[in-house]
Amino acid sequence: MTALASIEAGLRTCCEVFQDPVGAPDRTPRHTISEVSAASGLTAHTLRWYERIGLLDPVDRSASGQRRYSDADLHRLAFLGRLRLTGMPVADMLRYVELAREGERSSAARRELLLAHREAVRRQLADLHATLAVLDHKIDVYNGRLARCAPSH
Amino acid sequence: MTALASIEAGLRTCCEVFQDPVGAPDRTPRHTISEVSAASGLTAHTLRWYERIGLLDPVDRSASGQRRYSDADLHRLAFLGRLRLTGMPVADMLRYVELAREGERSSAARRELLLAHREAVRRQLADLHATLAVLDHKIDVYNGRLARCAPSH
DNA sequence: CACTTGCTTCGAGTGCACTCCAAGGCGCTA
DNA sequence: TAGCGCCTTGGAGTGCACTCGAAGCAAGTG
Repeated sequence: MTALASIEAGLRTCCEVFQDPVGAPDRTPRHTISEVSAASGLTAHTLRWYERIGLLDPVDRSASGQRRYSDADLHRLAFLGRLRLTGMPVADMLRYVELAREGERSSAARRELLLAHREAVRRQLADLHATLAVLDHKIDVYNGRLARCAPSH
Repeated sequence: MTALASIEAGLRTCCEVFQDPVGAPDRTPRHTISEVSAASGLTAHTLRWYERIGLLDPVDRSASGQRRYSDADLHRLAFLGRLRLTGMPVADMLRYVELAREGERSSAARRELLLAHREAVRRQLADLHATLAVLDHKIDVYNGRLARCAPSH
């Protein structure tokens, strides 16, 4: 099914699903690797690499062996992308995914992992806010609106 | 001058200066590399490397050739540390420092660099906030307080 | 004096996360 | 049927930011 056919059938495009991954994702394989690449910002190389190392479950293939990603794949990818973007190492993402494959009995461990990452995210927020204040101040100085109170940089 | 002597003389310790780099920094060389390492969280190796690549001006030496960092060095290091912590590449930090060495006539370029980084910081803040919301939601689900509305991860 | 601790240098090594390459196949359009 | 773009694979390469090792010197302590 082409992207155009998807639209005509009332299905959401790859980009839409990736950017707003809500609702029960279906597992129909319909997105090509280049569509997913464009939607996610990851290169096709990286998408294949994610699959190779186990971050993504083996993706469905077309009759000719090409990858076709489902909405469920996009949902996972969107979540993983968030984790990655906020500094979670790939090794930790992998651990999370492997726990998820174990099903319900690993939910406590998964929760721990997310709690730890939430703390990391909060620390980063604090660092960024503090730096933003410093930058604002320095930029004000460069704008000449404030006397500089510390020389040298 | 030892750290103890500095305290007795009413001078701020290396750690204090690094964590709260305000006021006009003096250029008296008095902090050892291990003090600076402890205060900054950077290893001695990394401090020497920063100097080698030009991020820090050549640091003063004791009679026996050991590095003695001034408060001014700590101020710069604290600022560079903020840039680094918020994702500025070392190459950009270097560019900023080299501009600063050119003096007043490069202030417009320095301002541009800081403006660009401020935008990058703001983007990161947006990403982190969005991710925090997702994490909060998922953690609520794991806590059993909410029905999960999307399966699989 | 011996010992420990910490410092010096240069250059090589590490870990992470991609990123790319070479060689070849599929299928659509002209 | 030729061309084109996109796809496949395993493995090798890249860039960044450290990080460490080896060999040796100097200051401080029991």
